[in-house]
Amino acid sequence: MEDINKDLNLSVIKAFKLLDVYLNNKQEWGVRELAKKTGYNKTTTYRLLSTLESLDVVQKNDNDKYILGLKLFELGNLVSIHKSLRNYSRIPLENIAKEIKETVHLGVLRNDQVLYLNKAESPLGLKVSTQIGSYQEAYCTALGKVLLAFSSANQISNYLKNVKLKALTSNTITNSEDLLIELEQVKKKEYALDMEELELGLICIAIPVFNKNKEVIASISVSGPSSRFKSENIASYLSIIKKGAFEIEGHLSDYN
Amino acid sequence: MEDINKDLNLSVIKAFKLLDVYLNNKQEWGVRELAKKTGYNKTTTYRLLSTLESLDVVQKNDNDKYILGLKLFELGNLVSIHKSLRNYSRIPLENIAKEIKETVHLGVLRNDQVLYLNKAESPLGLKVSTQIGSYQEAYCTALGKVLLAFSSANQISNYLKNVKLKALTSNTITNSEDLLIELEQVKKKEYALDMEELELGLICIAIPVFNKNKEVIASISVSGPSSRFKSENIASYLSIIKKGAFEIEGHLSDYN
DNA sequence: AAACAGCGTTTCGAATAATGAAACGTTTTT
DNA sequence: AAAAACGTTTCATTATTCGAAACGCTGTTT
Repeated sequence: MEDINKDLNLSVIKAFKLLDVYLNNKQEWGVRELAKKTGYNKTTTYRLLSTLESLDVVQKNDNDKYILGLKLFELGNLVSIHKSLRNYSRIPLENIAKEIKETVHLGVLRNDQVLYLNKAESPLGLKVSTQIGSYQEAYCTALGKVLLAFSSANQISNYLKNVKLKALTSNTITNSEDLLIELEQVKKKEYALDMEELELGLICIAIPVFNKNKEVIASISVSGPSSRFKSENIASYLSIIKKGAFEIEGHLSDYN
Repeated sequence: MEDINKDLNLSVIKAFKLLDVYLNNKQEWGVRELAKKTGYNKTTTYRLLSTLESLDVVQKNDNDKYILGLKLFELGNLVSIHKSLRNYSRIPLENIAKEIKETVHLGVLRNDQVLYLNKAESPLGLKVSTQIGSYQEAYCTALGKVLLAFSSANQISNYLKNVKLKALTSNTITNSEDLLIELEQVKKKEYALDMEELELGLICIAIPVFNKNKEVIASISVSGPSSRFKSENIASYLSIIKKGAFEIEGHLSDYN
């Protein structure tokens, strides 16, 4: 299709393209439906699904639709990259969430986007809720701005070259120069704010998590409704998050 | 190879058999190493790995060995079966762990084994630690005995027919009749004990989690070293675990 | 009641993609 | 300096994937 150099296993690629469809927030699919979505032949789709079903990668639900299966859950839990980061962050994130009463996230940069590795949700009814393993644009999130700010100058300029700074709200930074200045500020102050740049009414604060070599390996954020975020709280929020980050950093240096 | 009736995508099957190798607690593999382990040709293995790498399903680490990739993490987090069970159990499990100071697990029965869906670890240094998404034999664990006990008579007799009751310690139940009697006891008392039947020095207590139709959909256990488990604590442990189970049951009935 | 439209599934010859022995270029071990 | 082990590439042979058409079923429309 689009691969030029190597000869890869086309069926395997097709199988995973099928699974990729599930990333777009629909949980159950019929054969013909998936065939139409992927452009594959109905028979091919059926055979791929049957194969995946025999492997427990997908399974049929009560409506005879195909849903993702437990094999993926099993394998997903084995993914070792960032596994320690996820493990060691759980308790600190929850302590932060409990203290601040807002949703807390831990994320890393991946493919120029923020990948959410872990979270602890606010105990309150009105709260931010995200899907672990999902992605978000970096330029309009506090997490993303921290992770970008501490990237190499090369990576940053590449990012700025490739990214489309779409305005998601009236506050979104849509200008490369402005974003670069913002990133320099973030790096100097060691924290980032997202003042309703991703979504109206949504405010975030994020700080970096360092490894023992003083490289930024992740970022922690606190997100909540603008109605609850007062500017006089920011300093105390920051010190609480930093305490959590410090705990995580301690655990990580034990190992690596 | 071993499939008779349907014609499935052999390459896809091979790809996942490769990934299955990672379930046996080794995180990084070379091409020839994986080829030997699976019995596939070196070239085939290489091409499958290249394909999977192009899809982010595996990736090379610093030693040029192949490790599981973030695509699996991403897809694994989308698996919807038991997703709500995992979400709603997190806080209750942690409350139990905090109160009892022992590791708490939530598991379901799958392929005649216990699948660990979630956990909250003991705050103490000496503690039980398990891999989420991994499996354990049912007949010698408290979780497993609860889940078996509340299965249908048919399922139980099938289980007893197929399982090999290997003695893992001197306390392991290795006799089908004994196990059946034990399961009846468990069902009557609505809790199960594992008195060092899986591992010497390891004791567990487990209770069922019911859905609104009074079917058992999961089980919660508390596990710790025998040195800390006194018989006079069991009653209080049970009431604490039951409180947690009740919370989970409440959340589940909100949805279903 | 009969015809229709939708679904997942099966069939089978034609077309294609996966296969593996051998060779290659590096790196590591002897 | 030689040998062994690694990942990788090549290419003719072979096995497998492919898809149009047909099937059986269910639910809806005429």
